[in-house]
Amino acid sequence: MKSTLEQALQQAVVQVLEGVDASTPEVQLTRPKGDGHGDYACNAAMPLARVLKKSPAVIAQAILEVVIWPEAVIKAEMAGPGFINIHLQSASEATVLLDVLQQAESYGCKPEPSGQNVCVEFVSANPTGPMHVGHGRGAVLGDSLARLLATQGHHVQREYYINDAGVQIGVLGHSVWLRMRELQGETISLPDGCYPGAYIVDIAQSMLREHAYADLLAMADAARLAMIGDYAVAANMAMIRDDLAAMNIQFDHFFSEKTLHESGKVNTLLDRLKHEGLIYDGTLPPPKGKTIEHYAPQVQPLFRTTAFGDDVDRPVMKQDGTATYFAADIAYHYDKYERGFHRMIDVWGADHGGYVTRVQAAMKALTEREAQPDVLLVQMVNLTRGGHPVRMSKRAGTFVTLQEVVEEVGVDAVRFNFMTRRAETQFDFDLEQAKQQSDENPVYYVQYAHARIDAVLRKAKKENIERLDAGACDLMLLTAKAEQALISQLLAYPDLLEKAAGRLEPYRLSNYAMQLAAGFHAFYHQCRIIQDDAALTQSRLLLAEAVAQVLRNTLALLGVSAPEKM
RNA sequence: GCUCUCUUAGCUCAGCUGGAUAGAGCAUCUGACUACGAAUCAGAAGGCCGGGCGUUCGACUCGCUCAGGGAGCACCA
Repeated sequence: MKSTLEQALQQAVVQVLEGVDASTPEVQLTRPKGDGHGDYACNAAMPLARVLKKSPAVIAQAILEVVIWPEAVIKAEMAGPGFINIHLQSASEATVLLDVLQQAESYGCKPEPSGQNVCVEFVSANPTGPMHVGHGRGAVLGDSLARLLATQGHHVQREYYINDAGVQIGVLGHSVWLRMRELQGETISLPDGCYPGAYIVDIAQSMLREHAYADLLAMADAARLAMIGDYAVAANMAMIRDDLAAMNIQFDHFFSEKTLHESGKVNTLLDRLKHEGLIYDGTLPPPKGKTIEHYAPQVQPLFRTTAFGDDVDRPVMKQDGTATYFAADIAYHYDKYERGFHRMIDVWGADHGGYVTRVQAAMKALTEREAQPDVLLVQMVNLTRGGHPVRMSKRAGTFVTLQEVVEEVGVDAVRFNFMTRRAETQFDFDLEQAKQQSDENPVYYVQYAHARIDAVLRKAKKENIERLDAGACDLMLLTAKAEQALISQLLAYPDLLEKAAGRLEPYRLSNYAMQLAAGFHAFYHQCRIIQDDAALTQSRLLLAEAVAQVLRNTLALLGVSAPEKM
């Protein structure tokens, strides 16, 4: 219906523009928000005002005079500064109910594959300890985004980049080794920079169970450190995977940074870049405005990222000749590209904000500007309890892990709440509020709507109301304002998915879910579903079923359950 | 000091990539369960969209600028 209307208007616009030397803008219809503005609104006259040098109102009238409407249009009028409002026969839109019920969980999804391979990288928390709430927010965002992109027919791969190389892994191994010695009766003091958490002791204990202490003592320091480091990484990753699984999050691929170094991919890439003149030996200027102790100018291999939009060139090798994290990250992104993912999305914490331009610049350089990652920066989560900030100190051990939060407030509440806000806004997450099953918690509002529908359907069954086939229901009966509003919301769902996916904004789903739930609650109070008029009962049951289906679809994308009872 | 990001009702946030009278929830007041689940609904009140300038038919939305909150800023990740 929407596209037929657009075609009709498009033709009219072409006629109005006849003889004028201007490109015809594409007509787009929107759903007006206010009541009384009809089912669709068109603002085509507005942008034409400039080219035609006439007021939008005059142009809108001109369009209305020549347009040939399809039959379903009962009224079309100019309104406001130059909108064209289109009113449709009420039943013509209600056929969406049949679509919803027929397509069920795939309603709103693109049936055809897009041919696009998208790699969504998210979480990627360092394997040096448990995840915190900030990681959780990125995890939820990345997961819902991946689900959302899949609805658009894209082939989506979820990846977790494991930073299992570099100094922090050495520190991790060292921390575990110190705890092992402590467990063997030595008195140790944990140096600054070592990981103090209790989980390190757990890893040390489990390592001691599996390996003879004397054997470890006999090993060369470097070999022992590497071995313990590997063990600790594996242990932490197992813990992280469990936490993610508890939040209904699965990955297709865990990509190890270490393998990039070992396979020589990093060095190969650096050689190539040297050949292409993108890497040169240079000296970085001291950072402005920030005083650094022991600053000494160093000659290092630098990537010419300034040629691709960065502020300064970036080092790819350290003084000791080993690759920087940046070098590995370029190699990782290029590896994605070579694996066929020409579209990449990275979900990062806000503390990596300064890193975005250089990775994008590097990828532009490597792919002749074809591919560069879209980076979503997730802002911090401020954890509070009853309005008071929860002190987060790794050193004091008052660190709150993601697992603790999930256990306390539940997966559904955590996931839904995290998705109610845009990624780039800071998030105050209150544990008490999230836990409360109250008005303040939107997740229950939505779930309640679903459970309520189910209760009505159960009652219909219990009263032995024989259901007609969907096609046999008289959709013309759904004329109440609340019914029309619901139909309109269901109709908007496919557009919502497309827009949310296109803009990488899965939080829109939670917004939609709340609105749809509100629409249903209003309908429920305004219109009695099971009642004397048998035909009306049939139609309303159909409507309720369709709403429940779309609520389920939306919640599924959010990774939240849709309970039948609460 | 520089870069990025945010600022909308008392509080927490939406505002559909420039459109009609800026919307929800909470909190505050009024009402609605002897028929489907009151974890709900209906209504009232609440606003210089941080300030200023600009772009144009039209700005919460785009640009510049100032203020305030946050994150980051060599050889770590």
